[in-house]
Amino acid sequence: MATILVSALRGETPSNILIYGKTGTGKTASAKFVSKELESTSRKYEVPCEVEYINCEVTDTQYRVLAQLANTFIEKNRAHAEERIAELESVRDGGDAVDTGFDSTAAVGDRIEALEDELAEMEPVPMTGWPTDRVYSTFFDAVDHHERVVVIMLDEIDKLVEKSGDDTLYNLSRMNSDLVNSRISIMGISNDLKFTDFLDPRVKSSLGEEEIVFPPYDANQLRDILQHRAEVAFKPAALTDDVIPLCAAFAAQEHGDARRALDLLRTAGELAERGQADTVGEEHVRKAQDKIELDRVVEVVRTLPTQSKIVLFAIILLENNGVHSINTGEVFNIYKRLCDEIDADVLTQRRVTDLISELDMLGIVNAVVVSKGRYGRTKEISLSVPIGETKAVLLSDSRLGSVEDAEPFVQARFDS
DNA sequence: CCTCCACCGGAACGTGAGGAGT
DNA sequence: ACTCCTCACGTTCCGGTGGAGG
Repeated sequence: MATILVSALRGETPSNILIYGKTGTGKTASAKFVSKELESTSRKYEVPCEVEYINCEVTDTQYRVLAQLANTFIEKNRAHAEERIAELESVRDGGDAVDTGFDSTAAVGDRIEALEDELAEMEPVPMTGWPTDRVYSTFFDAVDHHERVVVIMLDEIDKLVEKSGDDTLYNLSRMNSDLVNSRISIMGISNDLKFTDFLDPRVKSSLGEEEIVFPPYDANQLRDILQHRAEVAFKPAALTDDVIPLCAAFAAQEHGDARRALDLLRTAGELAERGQADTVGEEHVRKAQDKIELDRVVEVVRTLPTQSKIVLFAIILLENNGVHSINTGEVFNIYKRLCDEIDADVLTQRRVTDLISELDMLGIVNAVVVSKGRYGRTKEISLSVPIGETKAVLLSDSRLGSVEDAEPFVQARFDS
């Protein structure tokens, strides 16, 4: 990354960079580090060079990206102009301490006035209301205000493309040909290796001038990272020897996510503390693993759409009644009953099979298509999350809460 | 070897919500 | 305020199918 970006220090335009890697592989951290270094070095050598960070998960439309960029540059230009005015004023008032390149004090006065006019014209872009092209040209003028190299860092760029297409990227990558004073370069950070498939070929080729892939960490690397952090976070000897390797191993299974590894270690620590243990041991890590997984499931289930919740509830009821092999037909029957009970729309079986597949994808249930010969072909469904907690989460939903009364009624179905 | 169950899952289409342009 | 577009969610229709049992 640094070797690509150094050209900015020579006043050249760095190639656009695309960075790929799964979550928790250090893409953002590395990119931020490098850009900080770049900015500080550029100050040292007095080469104008700036890095702008934008997280596209938050700022996910073309308008917002442009507006945010425009505003930060307007702000910078303001500061720049104010500084310059102050500098010139001191020259005007205090004699010729600094060589400004102006031959008369009148010229200095004119320059100050010009700068003040400029300052007055710098109007920030409102959050909403302007046509996109006006925001674009405002941004354009703000960037082109004076000579500099600008690196725009777009984190989670795949989210931006997914939500609002590649127009933003197209416009940004095309800007260089019209800019007079400044140069911009784009640094895209993506979780998704295949996101360029959705891009216009022109954007794709200009954006992907340089590509960097961050491979997932392996268990050894994770162990190093954890070791490092643990020295800061824990008192010496607070961790038993197998804690860190175990955390590393668990996280390595989950695609080498460092964030996950750190989460695990932290949660293990918290659990040990809560249990008033003197040291963090292997069992705390295992508990932490379970807890994190449970939290994830609870969150997923809680935010499920109502229809999916009803379907899931139907599956839980069947499971509760010890039904040998749950298949789509039965789920659908119970589901219909539940819908009647809570006065919800009844979807078709076709749709319900899709919902079941979605639950499968989320890892909440496990669905396998099996053929039972003479007795047809169906999905065999089993729950793959703790039944008690899941049920509790479902019942806490305002629409499903009332279903508790319906339960014996559904159970009666099995008796008959 | 054939049949036929009970559902799978693709395709095309309908609908309403929300965003963008005008 | 209006139109146009896209998207998520659903529906309808229907061809497809693995394998137990005849």
